[in-house]
Amino acid sequence: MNTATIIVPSRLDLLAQCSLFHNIAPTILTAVAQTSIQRRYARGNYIFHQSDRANAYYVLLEGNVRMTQLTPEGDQVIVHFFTPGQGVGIIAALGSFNYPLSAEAIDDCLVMVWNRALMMQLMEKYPRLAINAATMLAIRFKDMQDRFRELATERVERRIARTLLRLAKQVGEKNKEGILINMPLSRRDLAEMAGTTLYTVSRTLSQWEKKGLVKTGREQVIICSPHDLVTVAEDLPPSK
Amino acid sequence: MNTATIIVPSRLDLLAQCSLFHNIAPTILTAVAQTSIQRRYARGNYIFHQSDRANAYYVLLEGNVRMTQLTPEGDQVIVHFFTPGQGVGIIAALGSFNYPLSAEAIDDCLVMVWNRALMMQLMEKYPRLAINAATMLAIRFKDMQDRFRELATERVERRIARTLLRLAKQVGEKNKEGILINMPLSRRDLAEMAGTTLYTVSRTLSQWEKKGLVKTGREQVIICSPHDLVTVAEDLPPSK
DNA sequence: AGCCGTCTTTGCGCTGGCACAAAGACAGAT
DNA sequence: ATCTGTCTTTGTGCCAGCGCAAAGACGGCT
Repeated sequence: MNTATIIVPSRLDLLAQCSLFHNIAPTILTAVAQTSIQRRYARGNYIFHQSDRANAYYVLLEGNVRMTQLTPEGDQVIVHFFTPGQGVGIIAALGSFNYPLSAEAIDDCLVMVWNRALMMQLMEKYPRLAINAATMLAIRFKDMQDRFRELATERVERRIARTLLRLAKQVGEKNKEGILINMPLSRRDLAEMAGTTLYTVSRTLSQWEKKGLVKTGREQVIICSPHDLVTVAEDLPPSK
Repeated sequence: MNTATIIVPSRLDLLAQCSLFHNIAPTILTAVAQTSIQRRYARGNYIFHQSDRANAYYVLLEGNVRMTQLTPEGDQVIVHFFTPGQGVGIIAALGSFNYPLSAEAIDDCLVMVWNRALMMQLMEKYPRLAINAATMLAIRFKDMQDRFRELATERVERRIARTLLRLAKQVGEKNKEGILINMPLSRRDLAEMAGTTLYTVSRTLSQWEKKGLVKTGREQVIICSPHDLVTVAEDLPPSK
């Protein structure tokens, strides 16, 4: 597994698009990339597990990753999805604690890996890296804050709508029927993201399907009328 | 207001204790400090308001700051408290958006201020600054994640207990009666932090007071039996 | 002292959405 | 084809906690 990594030019381009490497000179980027290791994870495998010691820093090149957290009582909560170009495990690696959650590959994934201490050195040497990491964090933090407030003040239907819209933005794929959420997504997953139960999600989706807002299938949702869904998510629903 | 700042040695010590300035050489620290401006805010004043353009970076030297967010519907949520030594407004300043929330001085406060662009330059020059900022963010992020999960999965009583314990850790002051939450703290404040209503908070505190867990007053809470409160927050309550 | 505004408590009715149960649907394995 | 496990739907009961209302308590101000 710990094979040396050959960086082909196309891959460098890919790296340059990652938020972590914004505004990094190509020569530096090459140097940084060469200190990394590449790894593949097959669908369903874990990149790391909750409460593992956080000593690596990942950048996702291909595939999608789902972050889940298990509560002491055994409830699972889905905290985040990562799409290519994003940094995984930054938080724990920076704070140098154990991973507070697990990272699961929901597709076949390709990641670049840096040792924690090494990444620290790199950041000391190339401040831009540290600034970019902080910026990515800042954005995710704001996102989390919004979700928190949402959970505290909005009712379930609206939260589910927002969750769907957020997912659509992240992994939505337009086709003739509408926007397909392009990943296996069970009712339970949705429930855990929106902070409710799978029962309520199921009922809500059924209702929406009757109204033509969405089409649902096994582990699949297609948003047929994004506009109406936004209405549910934002405004007072237009009565009726 | 924009008067040049004289850094007296004792203040430098204070700065060195801030998370942002961990592991920064004293000479650099002095240089960095000299680029800042100091400002005072009287109790009740705002350091910045939600949706102001984020162009400054604050470090809190004295006093406490409360971060609140107003939802479109007008509900207020309290997101965070800052105590001396912490950086305020980092997130927005890094992400370069508008402040997503308001920062209110709940005591008389003394802060150091850097212009956003200036702080960026400093971070480029002294990577440790950027790393520290990222680390602080990472810690706060984790905290927020925990609160999110808590809100999604725990019942109200437990959330209130945790909120109190968190506050106790931040601004708790031991005295003969127990741990005093050393800041004006209304039922409504608590409710907004725990994600519930002031009614429920009031009832819950009354119950606890009957059991001798806490003593409450107008805008004041004293935790008499921290141990029992932890029990409420963590375990299944010991029946009865 | 008296007034006023805010904070707090408590009662009461109501409902959103949770919990459990049971049945159907679909996918993958053998 | 059949079995098995997971995913989904839907019905039903029920209660935690919200929302309103009304009254008391406290602090600050003039």
